[in-house]
Amino acid sequence: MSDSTGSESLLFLTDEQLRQGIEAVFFAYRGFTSDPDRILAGMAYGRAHHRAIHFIARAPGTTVNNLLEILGVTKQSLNRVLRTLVEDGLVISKVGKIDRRERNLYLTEAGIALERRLSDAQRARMRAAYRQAGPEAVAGFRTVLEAMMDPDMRRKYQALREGGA
Amino acid sequence: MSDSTGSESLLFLTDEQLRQGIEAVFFAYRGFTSDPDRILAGMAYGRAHHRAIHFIARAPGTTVNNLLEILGVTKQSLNRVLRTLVEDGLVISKVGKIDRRERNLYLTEAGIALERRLSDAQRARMRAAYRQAGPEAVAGFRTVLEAMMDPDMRRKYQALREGGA
DNA sequence: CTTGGAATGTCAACAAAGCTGACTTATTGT
DNA sequence: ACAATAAGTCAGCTTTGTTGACATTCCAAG
Repeated sequence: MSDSTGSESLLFLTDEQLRQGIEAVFFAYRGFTSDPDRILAGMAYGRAHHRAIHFIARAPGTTVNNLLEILGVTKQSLNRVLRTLVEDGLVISKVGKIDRRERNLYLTEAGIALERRLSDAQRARMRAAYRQAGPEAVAGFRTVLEAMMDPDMRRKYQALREGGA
Repeated sequence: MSDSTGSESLLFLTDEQLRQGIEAVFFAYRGFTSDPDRILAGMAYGRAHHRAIHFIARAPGTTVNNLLEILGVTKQSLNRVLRTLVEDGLVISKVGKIDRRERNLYLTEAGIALERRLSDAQRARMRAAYRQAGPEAVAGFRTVLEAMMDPDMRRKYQALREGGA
């Protein structure tokens, strides 16, 4: 499809370029998750726990339902993760003040400590990549990533930006 | 850490900026995999099958070992996926001519057809994102992604670029 | 030409993390 | 009073990853 070296320089929309982009995402995502995965291996936790911890840290007091939407998993799946985190004293869930059906989630001191370990590792990689690539590349990076998201996800992503700024 | 609004504009290396980048990768990856996932749901296949099919299509005749390194899973895990694909007539594995211990993997007509369906869906999303973001953003996107990879992965990624160009 | 090591394949058992469906409990709002 | 919502739970299943053990095939070096 396309690719006739038209008057405008649309060479970056070539199937080959798109394939390379797809593969770049794949390989980069491997690196992206590898540091936290390494830390969590050995502890009884995995990537699912990391995600929960990350977003609770990001939006303290978030509800279970909200977390569910952000993570895009079933409540049964999230509940299993959340239960172990609460049992292990990394997360506390408080009954909502306005609506007592809701549970507001917070990290404990121990939870914050683990979050920092994981986050430090992941940010170190991102920082190195950002520094190496430079601010303009980073801006482009962010632009394309946002354009790749589903509209729903983009909304949630932007909501986090506003809340956690 | 950091973040003192130093003489150089290093604001893009702020922890907050890095966090946003991390979340952008997370949400974008969700979109990235959602289209193929939707296609494969219902067929007896999943993301693992997609990955195998993608890289066999990308480098026809690749060996099992090579695929193993690219995908970063155990041979047992890959073998299970590969076996079903061979049984279902999407992949053929030929005994190597130079080294007859090796198996060279190829897609059949049916395999190529499925690959195209999956690839079309994924590329459509990437194309839309690329077009929306523009060529300069795309260049930055690629630069940062490459910088995020582990060196080993970057080598494999670049090898694919050369081979499949 | 034998033998060690490499590449591949396979069996079994298990774990992480997702899913569906059915159901309870507590609370809220109509 | 009652329907709807938020959360939690039980049971069972699937996909995809993991170890460990072992067989087969084959290349290459002694």
